[in-house]
Amino acid sequence: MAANSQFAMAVHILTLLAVKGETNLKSDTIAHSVNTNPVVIRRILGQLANARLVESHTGAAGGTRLVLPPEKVCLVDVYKAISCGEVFALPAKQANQDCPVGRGIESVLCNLQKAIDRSVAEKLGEFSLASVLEMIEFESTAAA
Amino acid sequence: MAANSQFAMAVHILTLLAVKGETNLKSDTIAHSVNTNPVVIRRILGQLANARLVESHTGAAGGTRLVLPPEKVCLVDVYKAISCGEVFALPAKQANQDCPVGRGIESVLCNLQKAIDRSVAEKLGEFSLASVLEMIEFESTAAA
DNA sequence: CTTATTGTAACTATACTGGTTACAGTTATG
DNA sequence: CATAACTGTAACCAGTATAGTTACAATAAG
Repeated sequence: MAANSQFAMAVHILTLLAVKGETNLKSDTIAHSVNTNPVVIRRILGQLANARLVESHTGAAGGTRLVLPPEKVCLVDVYKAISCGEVFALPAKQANQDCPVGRGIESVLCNLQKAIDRSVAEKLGEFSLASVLEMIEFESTAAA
Repeated sequence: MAANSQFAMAVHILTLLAVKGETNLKSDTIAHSVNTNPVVIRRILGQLANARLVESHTGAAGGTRLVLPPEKVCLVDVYKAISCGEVFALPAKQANQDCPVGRGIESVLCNLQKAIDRSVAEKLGEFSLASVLEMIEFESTAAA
């Protein structure tokens, strides 16, 4: 399958918005940078708008902009705004409840899943959109 | 899609092996506890065998057992043995290299991906198969 | 009124996962 | 030795998620 890359695209999108500042960006412009279809972009923007990270406006001269300054946008917020899957999934079928291990393993795995998710959230909490901008700066100057 | 639950199944399988100790377990027996098809189990066992976590033997009275005692089997090892995907995927298409953001974002996302993967590995490093067994014990007694 | 843009539905192509059948190779055991 | 019992693996199917695409209604600027 095409693995879920919405979080990565969301970060890309938000970075563009951060660079452009006050200007409204069109989904078409963003799509050009991400190298995909405008509708794909708008779908992601919809999720980001639900999370109040961006604001979109329809009509001519419409488009999307950040709600908050880049320093105040944390990558955890982005992660939570986007419907990413869990790090690992629990089996679709319930384990055999007649087996002691089958009976007990599910809650253990579920707790483990939550613990890992907290770990990921914690790590993402270390990064803001502003820090992403800095890292891109660094890459550019390092390459130059 | 059916999300990848191989890691969860692997932990379940290894827990069963840990409980049974020296005995060889048949894929059929394991499948009964996990509530799936023996071939699905054998596919996962194959990956665990590649990582030297388990040993399988063909033929009558064949089956699979743990190579190491449960205390020495860490969940990171299991995670690395199983082909799980990354926490989030990078876009399939390369970003537009004519755009400064598009040019710089990819390595930033790649590094972020690695940082998160390290976070997950670190958290999984806190658990051994023995600790999983203990947690199941706890669940059982708590429920009783 | 015309033009530009978002939001969203609908459809397609692709691809991964788990489930299943089938079968060759291997080993214990009578 | 013959048989029965397993593993390993290939092949195929069904279900489903993702991204890409087209189309169009709703909305707003000029």
